[in-house]
Amino acid sequence: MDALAFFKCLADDTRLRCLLLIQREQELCVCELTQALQEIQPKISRHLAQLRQCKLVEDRRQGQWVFYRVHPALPDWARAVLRDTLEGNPDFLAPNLALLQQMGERPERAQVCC
Amino acid sequence: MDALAFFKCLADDTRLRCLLLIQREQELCVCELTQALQEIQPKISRHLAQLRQCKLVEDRRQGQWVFYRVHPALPDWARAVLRDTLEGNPDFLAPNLALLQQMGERPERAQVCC
DNA sequence: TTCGTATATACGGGCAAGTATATATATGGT
DNA sequence: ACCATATATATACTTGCCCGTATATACGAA
Repeated sequence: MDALAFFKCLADDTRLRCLLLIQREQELCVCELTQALQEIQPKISRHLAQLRQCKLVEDRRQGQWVFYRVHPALPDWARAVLRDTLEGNPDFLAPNLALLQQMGERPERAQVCC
Repeated sequence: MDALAFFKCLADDTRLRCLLLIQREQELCVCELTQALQEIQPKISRHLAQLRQCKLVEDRRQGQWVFYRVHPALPDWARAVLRDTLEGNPDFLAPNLALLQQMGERPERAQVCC
């Protein structure tokens, strides 16, 4: 995980919002992100694929849904950057969180840990 | 200073190195950065102009040189990001710092504060 | 004022990266 | 087996960004 690749991933509005939302909510599926960002599904999927390839997030399939979470092997400094950004920009995700709350019938999560 | 614009500035190798070098060394002029990165001067100037327009750095002319430093109004969260990145990637600037040390006759700095 | 050094910007080309549309794959329900 | 939903990928287009070259500006010294 080199610094440059990391920041390139953060340098796009869609990816930055997805990643910060995922960090804040622990785990989100594609349809939730699609709703929260009001973007078409292929666009969200494509950006998530990039975050996955760069090892910023990992995915887990559960039934018909694929849930994304921050990659467990993400280095501490990168986690710190995400935390700093989230805390320093409290309004950034506000519209997306509002849309997420409005969303009816969000997919049930199975317990991740045993 | 919004988060997206900030990360776009960090998403280029030249800009990332310049900014982190400036933060580490307090203040650097264009010719020092040109040497440290082994890049042509217009390239360095162009990227510094972008960092300046985004208020990530400020410049100060002293004689024939222009010194750049981290912008005093840079928000705390952004400073924290730079610090995290620098501390979490101790080898990233190594080649550039070595080239900077090799550089003979670096410009004299006047005392900044009174 | 003329020259040399340091820095900034303008211009045009090339490539990387983002977008929407269409389609493929996977899963669950009937 | 068939259909609906969720997600991923392929394709073609466009745009934004980075680059090198050339040129302009600023300052100091002679």
